[in-house]
Amino acid sequence: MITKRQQGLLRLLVREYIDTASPVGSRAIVQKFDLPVSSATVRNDMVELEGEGYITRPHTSAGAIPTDDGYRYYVETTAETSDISLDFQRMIRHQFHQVELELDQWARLAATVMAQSVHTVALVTLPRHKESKWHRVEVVPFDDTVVMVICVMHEGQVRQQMISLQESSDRKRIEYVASYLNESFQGLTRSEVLERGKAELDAVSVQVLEIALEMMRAADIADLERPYIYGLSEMLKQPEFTLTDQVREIVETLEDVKFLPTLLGGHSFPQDIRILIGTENPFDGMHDCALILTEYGVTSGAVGALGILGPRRMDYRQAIPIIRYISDLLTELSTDVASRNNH
Amino acid sequence: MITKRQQGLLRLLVREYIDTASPVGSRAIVQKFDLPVSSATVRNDMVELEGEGYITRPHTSAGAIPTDDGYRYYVETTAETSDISLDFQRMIRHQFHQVELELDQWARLAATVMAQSVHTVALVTLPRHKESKWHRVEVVPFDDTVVMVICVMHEGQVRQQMISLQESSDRKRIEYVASYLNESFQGLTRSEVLERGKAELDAVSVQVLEIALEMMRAADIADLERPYIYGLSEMLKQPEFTLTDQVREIVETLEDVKFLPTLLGGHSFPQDIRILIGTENPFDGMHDCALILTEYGVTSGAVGALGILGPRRMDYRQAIPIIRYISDLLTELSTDVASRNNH
DNA sequence: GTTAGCAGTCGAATGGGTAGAGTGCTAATG
DNA sequence: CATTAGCACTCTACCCATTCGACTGCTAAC
Repeated sequence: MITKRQQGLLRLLVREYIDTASPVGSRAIVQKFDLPVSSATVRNDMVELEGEGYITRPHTSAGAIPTDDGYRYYVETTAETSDISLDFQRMIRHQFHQVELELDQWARLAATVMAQSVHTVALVTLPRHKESKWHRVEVVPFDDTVVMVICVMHEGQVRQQMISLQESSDRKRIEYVASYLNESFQGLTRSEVLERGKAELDAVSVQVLEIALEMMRAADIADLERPYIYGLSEMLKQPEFTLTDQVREIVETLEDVKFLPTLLGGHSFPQDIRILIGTENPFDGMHDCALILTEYGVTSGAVGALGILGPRRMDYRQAIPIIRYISDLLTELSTDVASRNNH
Repeated sequence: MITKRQQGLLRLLVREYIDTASPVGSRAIVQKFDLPVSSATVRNDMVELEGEGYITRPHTSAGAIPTDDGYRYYVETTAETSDISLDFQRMIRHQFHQVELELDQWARLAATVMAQSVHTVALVTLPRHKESKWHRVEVVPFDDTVVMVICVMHEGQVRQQMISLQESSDRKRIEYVASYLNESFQGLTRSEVLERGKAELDAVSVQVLEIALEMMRAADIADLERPYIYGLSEMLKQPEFTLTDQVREIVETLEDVKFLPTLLGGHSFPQDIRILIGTENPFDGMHDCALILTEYGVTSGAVGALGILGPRRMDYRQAIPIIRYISDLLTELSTDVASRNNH
């Protein structure tokens, strides 16, 4: 157990290291913060903090740097309760009202705002629905056997795929298949369609239906594979990233299509913010990074993800309230539109 | 004018530098390639080549490295006529036949194949049509004033956007507007629709029509802003990229939404390969890079872009035939589907 | 035109020496 | 007993000089 004073010291220490990016010595911290104790006392406390695993030293006669546990303590006691200024909030909100009523643009804007204000990589995925509803399937014929199936979900997502029909059909029949499927299934979720069964359908309809169902399923996860990623150049400004190997591994992980699905899959953390510091990140290449994740748009049914990826030494006191604010803002904006449905 | 022997020497020199990434000395090159002349002769020739601007030296007593002009000479005399092995061609083709009949997947595969075989960044955009044809507009109402307009082009592109109607309309009227517009304009290009005029339309129809036309226009350029980019981590393996500033500028340029549109806009180079070496690239951050650009799918009407971005010292003899092969392959694959239209 | 030979140049690598920041310990203090 | 002053010790970062080696550039001979 560490004393109250040691806790305060730990917080100061992490903060100072975040500011300066170099190991923090006992004398330096006393001077900088006008502590009412001597550097010797601080040294003693630091021994204690090191014993408890909150800080470590790059070498015997150097200052302290926080461990993952140290950062975590800092995040939980200081950063999570911090907030950004009202002016900043207004500025962000203003930017969002400037652009068109389009999720696409909001997502891009969210990414740039986060990346630029925290100097990190920002990730934004478009909202996807847990259970999209069938709105319309369009079948565009190319010839008797090849058609493009376009599936429009009620929530506005669109998926398209080219398929070869097992059985050749003329344009008329194709049109009939599409309108028949639309009449039968409009407004239903994927599971409802499955329930309804497909006993009475002919071969072509079954094939189109299966593609459509697959697309409905895919629509609920696929966007994760291609999030808006912005700010790599911002992050490379940080002093810790001079070692190219490290950078390469980070980029490699970001390029991995399984990256976000792994982090978000299974887990659901509505309204919550998840923070992965250092080795808490399941991807090895990111053990020197911290990742802040959250979701948005929960109340409107569609869920998108936000992420901030930076050095472990990132400015949590800025990053956490910003991601929270952006998440709330995007939720609000998308709910604004969705809620008009009900009146 | 440089002699035949000097030309051969230049080619060897560039090749050796591409292999080793370090300045090439006169003795080294004689030994490595068993030249029938002495190193002194090579030295004399090198003085000549330096005078003509093909090579330069990092410092007085160092070996030679190619200038942009040197690389260009190499590219034009050696690399452009080189080819990849039949086995390699077969392997690539096999991979493309493995994945589904979907452009999306082909584009991603093309990017990974290029990035991994040349250790560079690869860029792939989906094909866009010079003049898309109207297929169908869907209007999904959210309430009396907010609707989502989904525009499906005949070529299979899909664009969507949320708009607020200036005049409130019930669901029935909206449906009528959509079906009326579809009947009037199906199959027409944007310019044909404009010709047809909109005199007889009501306010809501005009608004939807304008959005649809805007989307048709946007569909012809927008994909350029979000190409598949893959292989940054591959490129970072190259020894020249230890300087982080340089890397940062490259990443910054890649993240610029204007990057590809600037390079491709205006210019059209059907069937051709454009190579930008060093300062030939209009973006300052890429003066230490080489960029190979080409288009694909020209014969089918839709045009996509391919790019390979690597260090100036990239393996042109591999990169050029690969990008050419992939371009041909994608053209062939997309034409395969499109040509069935005609029979 | 080509070559051997050699002096001269420059960068990279090496090693010692030092300054400075910071610790860890001990003994004194309230 | 927690706190402090004092001091010896440790370790890195930095500077500087030296060396080593690769390569050029020149000259004179072939």
